[in-house]
Amino acid sequence: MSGERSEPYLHGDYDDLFSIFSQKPGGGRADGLQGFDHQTASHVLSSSDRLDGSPMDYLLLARGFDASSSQPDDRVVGSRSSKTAPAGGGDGKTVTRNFSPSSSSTELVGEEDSGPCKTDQRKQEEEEEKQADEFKKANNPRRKKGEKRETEPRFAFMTRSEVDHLEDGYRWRKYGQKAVKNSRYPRSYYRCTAQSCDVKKRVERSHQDPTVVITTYEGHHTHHSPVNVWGSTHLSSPSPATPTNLRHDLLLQQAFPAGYTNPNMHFPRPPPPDYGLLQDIVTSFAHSSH
DNA sequence: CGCGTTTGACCCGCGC
DNA sequence: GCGCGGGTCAAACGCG
Repeated sequence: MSGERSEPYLHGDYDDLFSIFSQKPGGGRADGLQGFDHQTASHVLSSSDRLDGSPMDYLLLARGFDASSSQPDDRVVGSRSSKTAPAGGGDGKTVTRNFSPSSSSTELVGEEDSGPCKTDQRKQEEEEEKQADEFKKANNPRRKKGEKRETEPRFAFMTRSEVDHLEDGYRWRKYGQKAVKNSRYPRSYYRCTAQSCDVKKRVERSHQDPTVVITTYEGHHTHHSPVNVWGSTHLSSPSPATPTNLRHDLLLQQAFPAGYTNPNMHFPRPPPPDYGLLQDIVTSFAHSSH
């Protein structure tokens, strides 16, 4: 990456949703909520949602987070590692959006919210112009040689959990582990064990906040989850049965329109996600575990 | 025995 | 060209 900061509403070829959800460690007893950031949770959950030690299996929250630096931030920054999508990559279109963790849930995942500090619409326009320029630059067909690495959609999650590898309904096989620079926590690499399914995920702990696990999914599953999480795929009204796992991808695919996960999405902005559905998901997590 | 993890080696892109 | 860092491979190993 070039040293420069990613800007909100940037360019790019994919989009990240950063979320936090808490989990009972090892699927065990509910003491796992310790270490859970209630304050953060309260940003998205209404006061009627019980967060104080309730046996919640998962809590999905969206929150600004800069995955490229693994640092919590006020923004959600879509970022591609320079390896998977070099700045000059012909497909380079990145999307970034502002998240405001200090606002209500809807705003929290609100992309249309131009950000807490941007009262200036003009500023924003300039920003977009600049980004359009960057996009043009990025679109310069520079990559030819490698030409590899198609741009898989990726999602990154922040998870407050004591266990690194969270149950998500799919089976994964670890194929590597690497030390992360400037972090004492290693990064683990997993692949979906289903044949013909090339979904990968990376799991690492934030060196800033070791209670936070950062999970990055890459690609789409070509099969159904071997674990029936919801009993139904209708996420906005999941089965009353307590979910024991979370199917991130399905969930996000439903909440986000095609442009979000489609690497060929249109610039400068994809359609907004279904915030209502996201909110439903969040609250359903809170209630389904009662 | 099958499946998953561990771990050192290797590959590759990037910046200098 | 070289070194660095991230990502992947694959043999060895562990476990049920």
